[in-house]
Amino acid sequence: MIQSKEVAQRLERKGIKPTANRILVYHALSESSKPLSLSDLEEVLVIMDKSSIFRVLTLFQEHDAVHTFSDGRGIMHYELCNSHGACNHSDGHVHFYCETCQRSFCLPQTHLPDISIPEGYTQHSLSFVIKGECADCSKRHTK
Amino acid sequence: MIQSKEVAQRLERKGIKPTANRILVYHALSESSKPLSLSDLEEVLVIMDKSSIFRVLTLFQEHDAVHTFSDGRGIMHYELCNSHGACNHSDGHVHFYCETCQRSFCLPQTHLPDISIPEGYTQHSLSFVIKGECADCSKRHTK
DNA sequence: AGAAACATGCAACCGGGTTGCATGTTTTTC
DNA sequence: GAAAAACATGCAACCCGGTTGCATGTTTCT
Repeated sequence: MIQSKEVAQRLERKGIKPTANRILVYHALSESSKPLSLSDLEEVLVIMDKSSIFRVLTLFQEHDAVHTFSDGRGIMHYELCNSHGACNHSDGHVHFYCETCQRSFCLPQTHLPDISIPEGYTQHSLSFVIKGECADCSKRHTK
Repeated sequence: MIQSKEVAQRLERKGIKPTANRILVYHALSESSKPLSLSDLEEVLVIMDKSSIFRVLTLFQEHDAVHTFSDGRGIMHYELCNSHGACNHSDGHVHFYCETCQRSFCLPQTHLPDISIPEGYTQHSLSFVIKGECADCSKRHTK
């Protein structure tokens, strides 16, 4: 359980003025074990308006405080950058989207290989998503 | 320029009854050098209703005639499976999404590495998308 | 030919994402 | 320390990709 003061400091370190809303959003993300979508956050932060959450997330992105990826259905998920140092906008790990329970996970034990892109192209970020069925769901219906 | 007859045969080989609309959609996809979104297809196939295109695409997917991936903004793109044999739902290549011109490309010269997913997880498909700027756009504004 | 099954178009809906605008709050400036 | 400027927020409305229900048109089956 992280303190608001600590959150505020982290935000400031990223060049983000720590307002109440921003602390709430950051906190919600840090409490979650998995990446959250906008509507996930709406559920958790009932007091906040959707557009405010959205704007906070956008701001966080611009300041490299979160990275995003789109799950199998094209819904964006947000995840705090790096507890672990440098953040290359995807933190170098693969994401997993469960088509059965519609949840997204990180697969931190995986590692992204370097893909060499063709001459002239510039890489900003990358997202590697595996779609399938998570362990829980697989287990559930083989029972 | 592929003949309708040939298209019809390919569809039949996939177990799809070749109706006029289906031939049109297949044809449009095969003429395009890059993966197309639903709205791309709407532009090309003005006579067809959006929902009809959508249903054809869904059918194609079910019959492994196309594979899909979601670009950086969460918009689905459709691409014919395999001129080249087996189709593992992503054809094993990486996609590139240009954040400047909003177009999506295949990077056929790349290859997807095998990622080992954790115990208990089942993999259905995977999508690897690199976001950045394509050669054309990079060139354009360094000029 | 008539029934059943399938394909299509139209209109309407859903939901994630996004914006304009008015208000509220903070920061700056003198 | 009050007025002005800059920024943050909430509300409502919108956009658009995707999706569905329903009525009609077309095939296929018997």
